[in-house]
Formats: sequence, structure tokens, C-alpha cells
Amino acid sequence: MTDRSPAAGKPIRTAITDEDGIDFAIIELFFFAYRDFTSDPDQILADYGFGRAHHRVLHFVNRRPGLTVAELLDVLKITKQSLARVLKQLIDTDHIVQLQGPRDRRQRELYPTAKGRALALALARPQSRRIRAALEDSGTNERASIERFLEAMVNPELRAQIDIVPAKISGKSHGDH
Amino acid sequence: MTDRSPAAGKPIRTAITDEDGIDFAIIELFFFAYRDFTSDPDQILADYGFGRAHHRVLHFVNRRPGLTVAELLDVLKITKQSLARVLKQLIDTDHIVQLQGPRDRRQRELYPTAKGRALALALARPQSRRIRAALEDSGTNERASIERFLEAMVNPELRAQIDIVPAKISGKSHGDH
DNA sequence: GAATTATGTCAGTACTATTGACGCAATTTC
DNA sequence: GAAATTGCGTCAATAGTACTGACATAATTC
Repeated sequence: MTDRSPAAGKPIRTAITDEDGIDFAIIELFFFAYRDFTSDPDQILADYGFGRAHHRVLHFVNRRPGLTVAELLDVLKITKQSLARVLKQLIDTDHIVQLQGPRDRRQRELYPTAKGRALALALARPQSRRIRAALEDSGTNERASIERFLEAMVNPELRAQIDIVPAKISGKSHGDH
Repeated sequence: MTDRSPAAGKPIRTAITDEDGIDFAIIELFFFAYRDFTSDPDQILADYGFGRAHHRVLHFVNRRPGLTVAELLDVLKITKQSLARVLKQLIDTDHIVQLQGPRDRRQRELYPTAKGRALALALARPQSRRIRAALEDSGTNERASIERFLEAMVNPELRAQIDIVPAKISGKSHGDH
């Protein structure tokens, strides 16, 4: 089984490199960075019997309280059926509540509970710590570059989703409770 | 079903923001960026009946021809059993060949075939195009910032994996590996 | 010869995702 | 007001990726 079967191609012994005109360096860095970026919350989630899908739902419901199921599906780019089980579990465990839409009573507006907010924060905390550490390694003003780059990596037609968030008033100490 | 059950918590109507001391802006950008970054190759892979796991294996076998199964498991951070099916399919479809290790005949060195190399390039091409476009939006010298940031996002103890690659010499003085 | 190592494989399970179909209630359209 | 559409929930069937634990084989090391 170790030998190639008769029809098999010959082994190529040289590594693919950026000379092929392709940016393997960043492709690979992006893979490693995202792998470790998600590993922090994954560990916490395991304690709850939740997975990465629960995290994403929880995140967006906290970021855009009151969004409807349809809007959530659109942001996550998954199907209704994929969302169903995950959302049900989050509701059953009292992390998220549904309210009937005020304008359209068919809609279900999704809101986090205090419990759901706390979990969202707990999951984001190690990720934020990792980001802060990475930015400290870089120069301070490079933060803007990183944000621009990441935003430019998103499909243009979907970039609107990013800016839905209320407004991330940077310097401000805020008060809208 | 629309009302919360008696014991349910009250809905929180305000969005989580960066004021909570957490960098939601970049957390979310990273999610969107990676989602779209992987969507390009996913479409191509579907034509072959392959998934993202096949892509990762193919990528690393092309990047480090001759790596052993154990090394591959270590880079991917998955289990032997998870790799088994994917690797078998790639071998059966003549994208990858195994050679008996020269020093240690128990080992299987993995190499891409011409077919495997071609597919790896085809998968990387749209990703590289996306990266190039994103970098064009930014300044040229910001490339180094991006690389530094992504590298700093990786767990320090795993950062060694990144530099295993032969040498990604650009203009970079990056000297010491 | 015995222990260890590298790999492959088996069985069972879990999570996330898919497509397609159907039902119900609310809204919109005519 | 009846009909069509929309938003949501749910059912059934399936797939891809991952896990743990166990066991077999061959090669290497002690």
C-alpha cells in the first residue's frame, strides 16, 4: 500500500511557493490565526455542551438585539434548518428570548437575556485579549490597517452587514441604558 | 411559543459594544473575513466532492512535500481518524502519493502529484486574488503589518509551524529562521 | 526477544450543515 | 372577504468533519 498504484502520478518534491504568483504566506497565516482565534471560545463552549454555531448566534443576537430570524440567517449564511436546533437550545437554556415583532407579528425578534449577555462576553473575552496582545506587538496605529484589511477581505456586497451595528463610538463613555 | 416561559430572563435591548472593554469590531471582522475567504475554494471543492478538510491536507502537502502523517496531524490539529478518510480519498483520486520513508520505513511521506499540485493552485488562486485586492485598498507597506498581526494571533508555542516552509523570501530581512 | 513507534483501520458518536417538504399564522394583494 | 405571499417552525433524510477508544501490523529501538 505504500507504493503508488500503477496509474498514479509521480511525486512532486518541491514545495509550492509564492513564486507561483500566489500569496501562500498570508493564506497560511490566515488559517493558523483563525484556528487559534476560535480555539479559546471553543473550550468554554464545550462546558455548556455548545458548539461554534451557538457562539455565532449568541454573538449576533447580542450585537443586534431585536434582529429577526430571517436577518440572522442572512448574516450567518446558513439555512433555517441549521439554525433551528441551535437557536432552540439557546432559548431553552434561557440565553435568548423571542418577542413577537411589534410591526409584524409573524416575526420573532431575538434578544439576549442577562445570562446570554454574560456568556457572550465570556466567550469574547479571550478573543479580545488575543487581539489586544497581537496589536501590542504591532504598532498602535496599525490597528486601522488591520481593520481596513479585514473589511476589504469581505465580499463587497456583504460589507453592509458589518456596519449594521449601532455605532462603535470609540472614545465615548456612553449611556443608552 | 412567542412569549417567554415563566422562568425566562428579561430581554436586553441594548447592543453589546466595545465599551464592555472587548474588541467586538475586530472579532466580527475576523469572522466575516474568514467566512468569505473560505467561500471561494469551497465552491471549487464542491465540484470534486471534496470539502474544506481536503483543501487543508492538499495545501500542506504542497507546502511541505514529504511530510509524514504524524507531522500533518500535528499541523492540522486533528485526530488520525479524522484525517484517514480525507487522505484516503486524495490518494485514491491521485492527488497525493505516499512514499515509504527513506530513514524509517514505517513512515509514509506525502507528496502531491501534478494533479494535486494543480488543484492546490486552483484553490489558492481566488484566495490570493482576494488578498491582493484587499492589500491594494491598503497601502503597500501595510502588508508587513498584516503579516505581523496574523502571526501574533497564532499561539506562540505553535508559531514554529508557520516558518517550517522552505523560505518565503521576499524583500524581507526577516533574517533568522 | 520485548517494548516502542508510525500507521491504518474498526466501531460508535456528536455537531454542523445541507435540501426538500409541509403546516400555521399573519400580512398583503386583489 | 378570499387568495396569495411571507415569516417561522418542524419533519425527514443525508453529508462532512470531527471526536474517543480500541486493536492490528510492521519497523525500529533497546
